[in-house]
This record gives sequence, C-alpha cells and structure tokens, in this order.
Amino acid sequence: MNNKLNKPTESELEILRVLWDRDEATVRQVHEELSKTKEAGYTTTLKLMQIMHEKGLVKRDETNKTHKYTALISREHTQKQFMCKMIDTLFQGSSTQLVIQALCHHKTSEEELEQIQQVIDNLKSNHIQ
Amino acid sequence: MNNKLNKPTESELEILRVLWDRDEATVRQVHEELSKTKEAGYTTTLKLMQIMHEKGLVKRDETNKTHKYTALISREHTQKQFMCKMIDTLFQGSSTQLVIQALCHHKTSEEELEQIQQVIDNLKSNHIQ
DNA sequence: TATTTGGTACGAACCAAGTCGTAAAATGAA
DNA sequence: TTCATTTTACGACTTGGTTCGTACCAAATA
Repeated sequence: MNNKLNKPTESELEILRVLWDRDEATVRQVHEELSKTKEAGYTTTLKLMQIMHEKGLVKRDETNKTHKYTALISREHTQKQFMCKMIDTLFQGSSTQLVIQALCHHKTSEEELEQIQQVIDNLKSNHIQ
Repeated sequence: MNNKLNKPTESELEILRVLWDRDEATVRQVHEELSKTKEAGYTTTLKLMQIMHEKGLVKRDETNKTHKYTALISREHTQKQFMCKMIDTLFQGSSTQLVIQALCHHKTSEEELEQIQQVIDNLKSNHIQ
C-alpha cells in the first residue's frame, strides 16, 4: 500500500537498479543483467520480483505471457529515503556532516566541485531573499 | 577478526550510538538509554552486546562482575563505510550526486553553508597546486 | 499431434537478526 | 548464613529475506 514505508532490501535494490536503467524489463532481462555480477538462479530473481510486485515496489504488464516490469518508486525517492535514514542514525541528524564526510573521503574533480558550488550559490541567494 | 567487513546491523548501530556518546557503558546503561525510544527486554540488549563482542565490534572490561563495554569501531569509520556503500548502490558511484541530493533535500542554515563552502575552498586550492 | 522450450506460481528449506525465558553465578543486605 | 537482587550465559522461538525445486501452462516446433 503505502510505499513510503517500504524500504527496499539489498536484493530488491539490485533489481530496482536494473529497472531504473531501462524503465521496463522482463524477469529474464533483469536476471541476465544480475548474472554478470552475481550467482543466483532464474527462479530466485523471479520470486523476488513477484514479492516486489506484491509490495507495490514495481508494477507489471501482464498482457503478454512474458510479463514486463516497471519500477514504481523512483531512484530519487529511494536515494532520499536512504539518505535521510542514514543522516538520522549515523550523522546525528546533520546533513552538513554527511556532506563534509562525502567531500573529504571521495576524490572530487574540479568540474564536480563547480557543480556543487553552483548548488550552494543557489541556496545562498535563496537565503538572502 | 577483520572489522572492515563487519557491517553493523540496525540494532547494533543503535547500541554503538550510545557507546560513541559515552565511550564506556554497562549493558544496563545502554539498555536504559535505548528504552527511551524502544521497547525491548534487558536480555535482548545483553545478547546483542554479547554478539557484538564476539564479532569484535566492541571490547569489554570483565574485571568487575558488571562488564563495561567500549566501541571498537569509530563513528567516522562507520559513517564512511555506510556512505561508500550507499554511493555505490544508489548513486552510481558518484559522491557528487549524493552531496547535491543532501543539500537540496535538507534545509541548510547559512552557517552550515559557510562551513561547507570552506571545505570546498580548501579542496579547490588543493586542485590548483 | 507429441515434444521441447520458456515462462509463471508456489511451497519448502535455510539463514541471519532479533527477542525472550530461564538457569546459574556473584553480590549485597538481613 | 540465608535470601533477594543483579548480572551473565545460553538455548529456543519468531520473523523476514533469500534461494531453489517442482509443478503447471502456453507457445513454438518437429
């Protein structure tokens, strides 16, 4: 029902990632993709996707024998969901701490820094108004 | 053994948070703290902390009957561990995307923005050299 | 038509995490 | 010393996630 409460599991995330990249896929296609990095049987993937359907994480088109699946929660929504959870449980509620950690631990290119700078400039000018 | 591979579970994180705040605590103390927000028996907390000890997440001083526990992994290390995992699985490996999401979704005060700005300025000047 | 192929459905087994009841040991007080 | 309290230790149960075997169905093919 309420997909806000449904936090996808590890394996569900793997599947969602495939779906996000193609925005429609059969179990076979998802399974082929996962097989590149992971050892698991076809019916395992099938079952997982069926459960995800029950949970409302994906919708499926059953007009053909071979069902087509689409993600029902967006990458952005899920990113936000996990990020907020992490900020709460690990960063004492401070997104700033998270940002600083991320900037310090990963090597950030100049272009990326520029991108971030722009976001900050935007936020700053919003503060002024 | 190798604590790099040991990703703490949800409940373990809750306990670690208490330990990080005091850097030494008995089971009783941890349990009192958790009781404020969570419904669970004393022996549950005890058992969890015993398992964490086996895993090497905490060390304990057994000189007295009432053991004293201390975290063996730092908050920073754990933050980094979870952040990297999340960047890989949800942000396509781009820490920049994570930073931008964090900045956009949380309300960031002017002081915080200044703090972040300083970090960025630092990184920029490192790039130049 | 009979058989192979590729798909869905579903239950069983397994594992890890979390929960708790109970026993045993240590401590402190009557 | 005896009894109550606090604590540790440990095993059993539950739940949710993952994995897979097997049955069944439909379509293509020999």
